[in-house]
Amino acid sequence: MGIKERKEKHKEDLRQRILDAAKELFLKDGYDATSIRKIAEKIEFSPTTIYLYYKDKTDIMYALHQEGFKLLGTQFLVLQHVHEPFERLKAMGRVYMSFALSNPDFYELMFIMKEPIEFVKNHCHDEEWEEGEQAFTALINTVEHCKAAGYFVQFDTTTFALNIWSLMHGLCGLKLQGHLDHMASTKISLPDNVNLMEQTFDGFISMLEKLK
Amino acid sequence: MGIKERKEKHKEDLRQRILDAAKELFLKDGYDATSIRKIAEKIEFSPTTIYLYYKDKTDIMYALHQEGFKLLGTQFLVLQHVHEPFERLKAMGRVYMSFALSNPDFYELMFIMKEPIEFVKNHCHDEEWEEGEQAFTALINTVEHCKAAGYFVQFDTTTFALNIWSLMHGLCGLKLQGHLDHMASTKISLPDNVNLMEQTFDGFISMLEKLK
DNA sequence: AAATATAGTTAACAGTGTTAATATTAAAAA
DNA sequence: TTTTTAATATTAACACTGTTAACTATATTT
Repeated sequence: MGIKERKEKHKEDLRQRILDAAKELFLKDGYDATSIRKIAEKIEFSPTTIYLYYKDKTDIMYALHQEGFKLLGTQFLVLQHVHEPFERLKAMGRVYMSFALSNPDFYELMFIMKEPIEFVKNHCHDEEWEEGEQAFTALINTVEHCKAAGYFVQFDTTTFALNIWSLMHGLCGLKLQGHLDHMASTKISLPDNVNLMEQTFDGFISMLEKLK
Repeated sequence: MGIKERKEKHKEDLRQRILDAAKELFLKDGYDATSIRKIAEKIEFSPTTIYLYYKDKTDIMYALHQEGFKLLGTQFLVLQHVHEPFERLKAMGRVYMSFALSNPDFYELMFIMKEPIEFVKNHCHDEEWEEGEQAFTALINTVEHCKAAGYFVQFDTTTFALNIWSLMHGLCGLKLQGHLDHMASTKISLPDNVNLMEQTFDGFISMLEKLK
């Protein structure tokens, strides 16, 4: 059935074109400004056609959310070349921070907004979360390796990993939301032109070093 | 001019009634579902009347955001009675967590959403942020007292405080967004019925204890 | 060639924030 | 007291939003 296959391919193509248009709009104007009608206009189809390929807007956003995790995954690949576990942990933090700063909209969609994860809960009953879990598993493994190298030996691995993730996530969240810059501008005790995010991260690293 | 005063009072009254109605809707249905028209219906005025008392929707939400900080401030009051600095720091963390869990919508408005802080940037040029800064100052002071008691002596106070805030904020964010519960349900290595948030926080405390 | 399934469309519903023009009301001036 | 003026509130409208039902055109199968 060659014809059927070609049709399937065409259908999958259009599904991808919708996603690409959505991505472009999303990265340019953010979540709210990415309307179904604008996506439709970009791919030169009727707005309702999109509903033949995606259940609703959160479905599209969940697909983008997955793309975001794939992107983060590729950024994490360089970490494979950092063999010393604690060095790898530090590098992981920097990659995470850099990802959040370079892709703020993706970061929001992946870790801050409630819509995509609610879509998972409502429609993806067969639990195929993968991408996100992989990143956390990578963290768990690195913490485990750190423990083998004498770091954090007295702490539970999962708990410690969650602490690290919480701190990194909180730091990125405060930065993206503007709270960090606000503090930098109001707290006169701070020297000017200081990168509060870097400074906080460096402080965190020195805390971790003391926990060897 | 008794009449003028009465009019001013009436005007201030209506402004408050708008805010109360907005608050009720906001706490019941969240940000998006709190529409100008619904607020208007609740106070039995025309939707456009609201624009005579508030610039726009973000103005109303900023007012609620301030109320949230006042509420957090009152929750922090109990901390005055905890004299031992490290105990006070721990209690502060618990109060912060409890506030986030008990008032998730307020927490989102205060620390996660971008709208209110952008309203500050755009319209409140005279920097009257107060409520939020007070809470952070309280944290700074407690960290300073901890240092005087022999804790964290080798760390910069502001950097350390930002680390603590980042971790607490990240933990609350991951919890409210659903990521923490998701991890608890997928990571089978974890025992069932475990409170990941409490466990992570306890782990953090034991980390801090090691930094004495 | 007729019946059927697929793909895409138009029109509409029920909302949203927001603004301009208008009406109503109350205070101030004549 | 009547007229003018200022403040307050309203109606109507604009330009959007996500989403669905009903309809049409196309292509495949019987």
